Amino acid sequence: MKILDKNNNRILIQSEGDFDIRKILTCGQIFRFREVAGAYIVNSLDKVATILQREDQYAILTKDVDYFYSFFALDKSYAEIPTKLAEFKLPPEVIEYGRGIRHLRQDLFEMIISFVISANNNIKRIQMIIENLCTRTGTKCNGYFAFPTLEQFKNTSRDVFLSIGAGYRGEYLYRLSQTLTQDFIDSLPGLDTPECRKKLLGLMGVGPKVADCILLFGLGREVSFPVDTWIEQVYYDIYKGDKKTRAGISKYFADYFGEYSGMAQQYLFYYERENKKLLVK
DNA sequence: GCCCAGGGATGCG
DNA sequence: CGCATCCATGGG
Repeated sequence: MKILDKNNNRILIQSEGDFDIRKILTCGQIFRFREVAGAYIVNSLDKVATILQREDQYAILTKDVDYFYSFFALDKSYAEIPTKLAEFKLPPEVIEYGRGIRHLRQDLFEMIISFVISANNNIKRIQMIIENLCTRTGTKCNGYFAFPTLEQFKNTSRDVFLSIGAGYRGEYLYRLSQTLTQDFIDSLPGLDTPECRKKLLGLMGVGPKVADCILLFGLGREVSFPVDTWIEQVYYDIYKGDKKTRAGISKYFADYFGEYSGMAQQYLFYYERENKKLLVK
């Protein structure tokens, strides 16, 4: 990946197979995006970017160039990831299918809330619930609603949480809003991964899988390996593993993939989910 | 009507 | 610790 140009309202990049916007956005790490006439519109906190593609070049249009430069991790090369994953004997079709995926650097608070909503839910509905949350509690911007700030989140009444279509997760969100603090959130990046995970598990609505997603997507801890129903299928179908608990499966993969756990998990998740989706259609 | 979705809280042994 | 049960909601 190469940065061709960067000014006050645009970043122009050459992907060189190292940046595939469709895969980056649909691989399950982010919920606030939409496709409009071949372009992608991405929201993070109160910010927005429009991504246009022309062959191997992408234009990222935004007023917050520095924010989205970091958001898309444009300082980092993912060029060696497919090679590394091949060394870990990831199936070739999985590697080709996911080539161009990269992990976004998303806001920690937004990730905590988003993945509490994600539990035992499907991506389409998660997107709808988060959109409802933004509309009901976030600041109105030009053409969209911002993700709520922590203060707005904490000032939200219980009946609002119960009326955004979140089901029983509405109560989790309310109880979480009563206890979550900025100091707590600020304390997380400085902790090592096991300590950090332990603290996350103390939050209402955060169990092992959600904690691992927050570690991965909100804190950049690439050693974590979230296990959901899709990854469980991967473990039994592709890896022919013997029966294990989800914690056991996570440890099995994390011990094997090490620092490449996050990327391996993302490729496997994306492959499994997309291909099941195709089968159903 | 049943099953599933990026599972977690709670209670019980 | 592991395990069972319950939990809203919408789509296939």
